[in-house]
Amino acid sequence: TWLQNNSPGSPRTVAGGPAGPALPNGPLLGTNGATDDSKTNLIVNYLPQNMTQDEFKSLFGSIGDIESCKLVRDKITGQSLGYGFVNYSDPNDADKAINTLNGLKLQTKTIKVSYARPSSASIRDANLYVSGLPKTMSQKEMEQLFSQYGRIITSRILVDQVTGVSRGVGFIRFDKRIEAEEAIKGLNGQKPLGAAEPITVKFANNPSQKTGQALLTHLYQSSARRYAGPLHHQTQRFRFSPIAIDGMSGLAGVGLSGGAAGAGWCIFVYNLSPEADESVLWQLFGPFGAVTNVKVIRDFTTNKCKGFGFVTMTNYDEAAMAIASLNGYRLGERVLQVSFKTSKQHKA
DNA sequence: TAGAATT
Repeated sequence: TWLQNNSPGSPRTVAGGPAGPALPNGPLLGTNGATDDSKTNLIVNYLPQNMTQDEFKSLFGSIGDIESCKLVRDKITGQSLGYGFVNYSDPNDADKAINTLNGLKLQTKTIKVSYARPSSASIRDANLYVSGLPKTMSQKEMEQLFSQYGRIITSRILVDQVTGVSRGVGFIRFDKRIEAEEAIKGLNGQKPLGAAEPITVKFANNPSQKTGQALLTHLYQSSARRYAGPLHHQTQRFRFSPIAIDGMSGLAGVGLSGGAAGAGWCIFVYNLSPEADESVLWQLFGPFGAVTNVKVIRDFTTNKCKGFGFVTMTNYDEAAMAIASLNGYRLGERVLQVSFKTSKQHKA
């Protein structure tokens, strides 16, 4: 069921045609004799949102032996970011993958398979958002306007879904961030030849940077399916401080802590990935209220997360809301178990 | 005035 029609407004490949060859901008061999992966490592763009790592691997593994592959996902929500990397053992298989899979239509997407550029800071944050374009300007014309500032990796003009007419906004991704910076300096506020209005050129927002509000909305929707009533009814019911409840036997041995992290409710978070770090916990729990401390438990030798961590929150109701919302939450391919910390821990 | 392009 992957095969379907292309959608209008799909990005057109530039800079050397579809999946153009990588520029020889890296050494062929490292000083230690390590193999050059510029001819085996591919980047795959415009993957369907619901494609999994396994499906991704299966698709590209059908070409040849894969050294490694990775579907890139949002660190917090685990959602696919729509692109991934495949490193083949044999450069010939990488070439074959480009020739046979680039342009493949999967659901509403047309995937792009091309050589990955060597990863470096200089190629990050090189995407520009352009608005105020003349409706008559084509993608090619937009590229011509911007190409004087550097090598364009991809470009796109957004069009009305119904009429197909340009909406006057688009994106330009340069090879290098400095090229994008120069393009802003040279073109922001300028009128293209013959245009009536000046265009606006600025760095594009990063679509993967979800706000706490967006995360909350996402969590509310997922937890609302698992709980009978609206969550805010619970929220208003309890509002007592940890100090006031201290000593109450009803909740003895549960959650409440008063250590170096300060008084608060200690929450146990289980089934984190080995790559999890403190920022993940901050971003997961921060939207629910006052968080005073987070800790990822790591293996002493590997420094990888051992699969669990702790979060301390100041207010009971906010902690309870976080637990109700995040327990059972799917983070990537894992389902979190979240509860107040108890004296006898993680037996399940 | 908004796309999932660097692990």
